[in-house]
Amino acid sequence: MVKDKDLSTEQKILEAAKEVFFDKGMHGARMQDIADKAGINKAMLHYYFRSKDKLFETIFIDATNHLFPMLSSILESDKTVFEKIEVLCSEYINQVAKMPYLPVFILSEASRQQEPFLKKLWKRQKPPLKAFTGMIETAIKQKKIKPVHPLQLLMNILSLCIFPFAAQPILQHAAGISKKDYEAMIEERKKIVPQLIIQSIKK
Amino acid sequence: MVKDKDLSTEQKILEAAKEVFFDKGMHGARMQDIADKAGINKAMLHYYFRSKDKLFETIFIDATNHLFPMLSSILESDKTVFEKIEVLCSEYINQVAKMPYLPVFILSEASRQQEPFLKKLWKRQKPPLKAFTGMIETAIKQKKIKPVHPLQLLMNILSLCIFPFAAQPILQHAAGISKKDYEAMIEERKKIVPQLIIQSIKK
DNA sequence: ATATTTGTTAACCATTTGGTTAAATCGTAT
DNA sequence: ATACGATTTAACCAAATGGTTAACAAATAT
Repeated sequence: MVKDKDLSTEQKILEAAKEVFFDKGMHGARMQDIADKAGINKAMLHYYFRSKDKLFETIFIDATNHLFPMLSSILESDKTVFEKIEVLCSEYINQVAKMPYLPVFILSEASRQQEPFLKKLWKRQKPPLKAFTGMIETAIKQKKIKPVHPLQLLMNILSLCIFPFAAQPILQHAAGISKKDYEAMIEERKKIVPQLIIQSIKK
Repeated sequence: MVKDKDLSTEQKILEAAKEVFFDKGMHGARMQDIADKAGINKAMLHYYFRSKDKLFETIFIDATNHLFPMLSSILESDKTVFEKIEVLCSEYINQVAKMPYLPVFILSEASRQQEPFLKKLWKRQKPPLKAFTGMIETAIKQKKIKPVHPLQLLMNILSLCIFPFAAQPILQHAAGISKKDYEAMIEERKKIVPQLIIQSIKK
């Protein structure tokens, strides 16, 4: 009665599913493709995960799980606002760089499925939005930074951190540069973005 | 032999197709849905436009057509770098605001179809990228602005202008604000973004 | 009026897709 | 060996989808 099932098949499915889902999106992904990529029979997908939806949810939750807690822990740390923002930006870019397909995926699913997807997205944990706006508002009151609209600031940070990943295929193609070079540019942005943001709120 | 065909049916198809394509994406869109929304028989879609691909291309080209020429004309105008950037940002936001579904759509299709889509995308006209980087490099040589990586600067501009539209469903939901309020924020960004960008390159 | 082109429809088709099933195979405890 | 549960497979199914066809209606030309 040991539950120590051999993970290899289940694991193969999960990895194949991750690739296909993030590449083709929830709708574009084909169960057959996942099965092929995992080197197993299509029926196995339904044996281990009841349906396409369930499989998708498993994949997605796993990929997203780390992000919010990381952001929260940074916001709750005992650093200055500037230090927090610096770490926030660079670490956010860092994490997304590990799964560069996620931004486009989330943006398009959220835009397509709206409510149902967003409900899934925040089900487990909400983004530490209050923590962020709170931090900014406090810093403004303490006159440590210029008075800015916290949401606009957040929008700036997210835009500068996330968009380059979402637009990678287009920009790389338009600028005619290699994947390596593009990744180097993103690496550089771990410094550029915090500078830009901090400069915009520094008194 | 007058080519003055009654546009009503064709027009109905185009408008329905635009809605459905931009809402569901190229793959998610169903020909039947387009036909229903247009209030005509499905076969008419193939009568007027040979295939789903052709119909899609028509829609897409029409939606994109204005953008690049507008950017080019701004870049070629005889304003200062700062003025150009200011107009560039605000006008870009302005244009995208008229079709807020476009960013997610382009990002996801480019990420999904890669080559085929990008080929279609630049077929008619290439983005005035050289004009932009040229302008920046010149300004740097003339010591009018700080030395910056032109592509990084462009990435910043595009991020700040486009991302808020792509992330609207998520951010609006997360921040718990109304569509009206969100649109007001974007309106405000026509000033915020140029300020932020110009501040980052001003000596 | 009548022929001919243009526009429109319902029914149909081949293919694809997520999902099911029943039989087979494998591991293992008895 | 053999029984038994977990795992795996091939064949199958119903629904959906892009696309076609043939017949029908409306407009236009002769």
